[in-house]
Amino acid sequence: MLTNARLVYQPHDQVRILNAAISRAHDICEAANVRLTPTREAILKLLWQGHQPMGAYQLQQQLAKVSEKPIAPPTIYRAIEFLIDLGLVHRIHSLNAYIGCPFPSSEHSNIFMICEKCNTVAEVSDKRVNNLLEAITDKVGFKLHSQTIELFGLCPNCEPGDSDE
Amino acid sequence: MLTNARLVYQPHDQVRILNAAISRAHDICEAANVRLTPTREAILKLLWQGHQPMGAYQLQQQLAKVSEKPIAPPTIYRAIEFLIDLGLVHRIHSLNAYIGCPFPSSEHSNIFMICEKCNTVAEVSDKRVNNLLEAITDKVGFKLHSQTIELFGLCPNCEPGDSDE
DNA sequence: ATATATATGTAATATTATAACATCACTTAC
DNA sequence: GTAAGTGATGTTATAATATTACATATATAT
Repeated sequence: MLTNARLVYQPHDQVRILNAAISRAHDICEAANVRLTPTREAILKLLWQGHQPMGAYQLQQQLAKVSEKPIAPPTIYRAIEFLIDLGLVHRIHSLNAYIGCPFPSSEHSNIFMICEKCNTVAEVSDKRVNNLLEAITDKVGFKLHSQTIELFGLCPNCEPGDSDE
Repeated sequence: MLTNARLVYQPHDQVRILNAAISRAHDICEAANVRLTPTREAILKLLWQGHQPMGAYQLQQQLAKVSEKPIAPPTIYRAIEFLIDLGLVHRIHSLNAYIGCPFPSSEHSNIFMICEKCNTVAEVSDKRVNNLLEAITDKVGFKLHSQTIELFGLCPNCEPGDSDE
């Protein structure tokens, strides 16, 4: 089971982690022979910060604060598509929003845990889920290609009961 | 494991099934003390026919063919919301579309199998998936409330290999 | 230095969804 | 049977999300 739950739910050195992630993103792009341009990198950073999903127009607003020139929707959407194709970003369909992938380059199918209170999104990948879904779809003759699993609930920090872990 | 896969993937008496379903919908509404108005019923029928998800504006177009007066988006969306609240209809987030629920009134969390070729959507409910997701989320301290599972692939009729079952 | 491919700019518009307020239609109580 | 109250729909406008088409700019390789 692969997850970024600790990272999301516990305090950590944001800057160091982010820099490491960006550095890895550059490596991935280099390996794929594609360019991580300033706009793309800026968007990726935003989608990695705070572990909160952001919509395209929200990204646009944030970018406006940094960049001198306003960036139009097509550029945003193109950058998002680029990052998704590389596995650096995921789309959260139920929110029409996007979030940075904590473990890019690793082949995995994701389960997103979306906190209904603080909006953080943590990701977990578990082979057992895939195996089970394979078994279920096999049984009815459905050939599984890809999947979207989005879970709603309360993260440890927002769950009133106990805040252990 | 509860599924409508056979119903979706194999030929069947559309009219009879649909009438039975509508009849059950009326019962459900009566039990809940709410009204299944003509517009709501028309939309429900459309979302049960063909086992294909339809968008709100697609529904609007289809309704225009039947009804004399055109029905505006708010009415469509209100009817959809009504039907979803009753469990008669589900939203497919990844398609921004809606589909009739084959087993309303039964408490279940759904897995949707979306055919990438013919667009049919079959539904399956399996307790093992829920149990597994509960276990996984428990482990990281996430309190699971609800879920969205959307699978993409090829239905038995579109899968080139074998068309058994 | 030029040709090519890649990325972004720009304007317009498509698609999906909702807000605000008016009207209509059913239900219930008197 | 009518008025009051609730629930449903009509109407207009608009918000929010996403894409198309075409022009321009920037980087890369020859």
